Amino acid sequence: MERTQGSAETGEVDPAEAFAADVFSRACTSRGALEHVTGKWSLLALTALLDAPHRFGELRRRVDGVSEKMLSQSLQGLERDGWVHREVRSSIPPHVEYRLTPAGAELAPRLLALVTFVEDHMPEVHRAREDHDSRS
Amino acid sequence: MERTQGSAETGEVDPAEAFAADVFSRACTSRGALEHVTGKWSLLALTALLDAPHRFGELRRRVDGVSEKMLSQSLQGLERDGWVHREVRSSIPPHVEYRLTPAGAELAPRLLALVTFVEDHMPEVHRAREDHDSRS
DNA sequence: CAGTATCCTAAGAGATACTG
DNA sequence: CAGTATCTCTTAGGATACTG
Repeated sequence: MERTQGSAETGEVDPAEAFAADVFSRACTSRGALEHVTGKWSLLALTALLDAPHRFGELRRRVDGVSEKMLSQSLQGLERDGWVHREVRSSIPPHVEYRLTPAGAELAPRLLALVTFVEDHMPEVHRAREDHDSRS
Repeated sequence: MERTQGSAETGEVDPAEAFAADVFSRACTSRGALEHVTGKWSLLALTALLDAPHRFGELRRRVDGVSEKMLSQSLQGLERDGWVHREVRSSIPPHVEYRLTPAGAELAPRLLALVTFVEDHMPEVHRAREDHDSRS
């Protein structure tokens, strides 16, 4: 376990494995990063930040159903991976603003596109489900 | 709980809620469909099917680290939502092929683009993490 | 080969209460 | 306001064994 990738024996990277070597490899770090980004709440938080920076409470209200714990956890993960910037204004009451980093600003539109795509295809999805369930 | 969305009291859908009514709404079915698609193993299975149809065992080997149970479960979900088609050739030994449906063929490239984007940004992600962890 | 069935552990996730 | 802490419950997920 914990092998990096490719053929460790030869020290060479088989060109044919170049594709498979990344996300498809269990040890690849990009798989973890991808999961952080595509996580249930992270994905919604990122798209929610697309139009403008938002405060914690705003995000909490906007991402309907998220608990404080999960939102906090997701935002911390996104901040750690460099997709979101957290800015604290020390004041009373405290004011914390979350905004997309340049990298996050590139990522979020892709996520939104994905969201939109799935939304647009929901009629098909529902038809497929009914069709599938009726056969079972 | 289980309220549909918008303002159930008036029976009208506030235009201002039109945006929030979708994925950001807890009850929206697109949120569930989105999660199915962006799930850890589902996402990898879909992109693995992008080049050509594959058999169960091929997918299992290709998506490194997935268990039979999880792959089976993910494929069933994708089939139910109409992204993947499952074709059984009754023979001995059995031969089952998974291929993208037309809808799946539209979806998968978007997922691949997301995967590629994250892969390409891994150096930035790693730098962000080190930077973040050193401050803590 | 292509799964299902079973068992078990770890992680996800909600609710509530509390703090700087 | 913006979280953290804690507790509990559910689901995800892995391992192994078995079947059409």
